[in-house]
Amino acid sequence: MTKTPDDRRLDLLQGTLDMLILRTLQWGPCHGHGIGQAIRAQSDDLLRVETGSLYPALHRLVKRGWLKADWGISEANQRAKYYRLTSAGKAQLLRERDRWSQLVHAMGLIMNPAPRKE
Amino acid sequence: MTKTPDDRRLDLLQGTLDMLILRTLQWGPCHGHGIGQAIRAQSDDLLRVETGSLYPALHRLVKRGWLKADWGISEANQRAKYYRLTSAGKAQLLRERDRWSQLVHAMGLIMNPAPRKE
DNA sequence: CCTTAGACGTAGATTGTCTACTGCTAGTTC
DNA sequence: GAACTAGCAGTAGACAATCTACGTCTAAGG
Repeated sequence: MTKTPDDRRLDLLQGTLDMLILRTLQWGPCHGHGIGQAIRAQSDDLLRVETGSLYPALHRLVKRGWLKADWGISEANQRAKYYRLTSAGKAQLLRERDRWSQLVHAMGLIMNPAPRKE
Repeated sequence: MTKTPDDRRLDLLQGTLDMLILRTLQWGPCHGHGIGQAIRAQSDDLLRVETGSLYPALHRLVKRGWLKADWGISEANQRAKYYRLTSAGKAQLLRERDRWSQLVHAMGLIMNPAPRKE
């Protein structure tokens, strides 16, 4: 049985999923299921995106124009909806990436303040 | 007038405020207003906590036992509720700090994947 | 007296994620 | 051919944290 240990798993912070999806699609077009797996694999199994978060997020991103979707056939010979970045999506990814690093920086200032020079 | 430019300002990610508050109180007891100012100052004005987020968060933290509050008098001679970390709060801060760095790490794996060794 | 700043607070909207389902198809195994 | 598993898409509803936009009271300074 060896039930997968959920201990290591991290919940996402609200607002980061869109960036992860956009980033994943930078590797190339992919269907929803594959995106979820890619995020999990790339993150060393730390990040798992539930389908109940993933699909609404994908629809959201399409609606905002960051992604385009087309039906196709997956490697496993199943019907699948392939998503790809639009140019607006690429721009959005840059913004989100920037915001994320700013946020990490700002957090760092508080969590690990620079030692006062004497 | 020189309206404060809000451009640089970052919205918080949901789930990080508690950590910021706990961390700020590691410097010593402080009242709500002061905590908000400290976060803003320490973060180089990047992070601003609105009072509508701050006070509910403080009450939440007290309810969960991470903080204790006592009324006192501020430096400006105003009545003020001073918060301080409980030992449970200190433990919680460690957990949140750990979770945060894990999350940053996991995000990094996706946003900046390690170059495949040849 | 009036204004500004310090201090505490609530109400309601919004947003995004989670849990927990459903449904359908292809391939494998018995 | 029946049953099962894995791949793939999706929705409904709960929930939690933040935001905007208010309101109230007090002290200090002009």
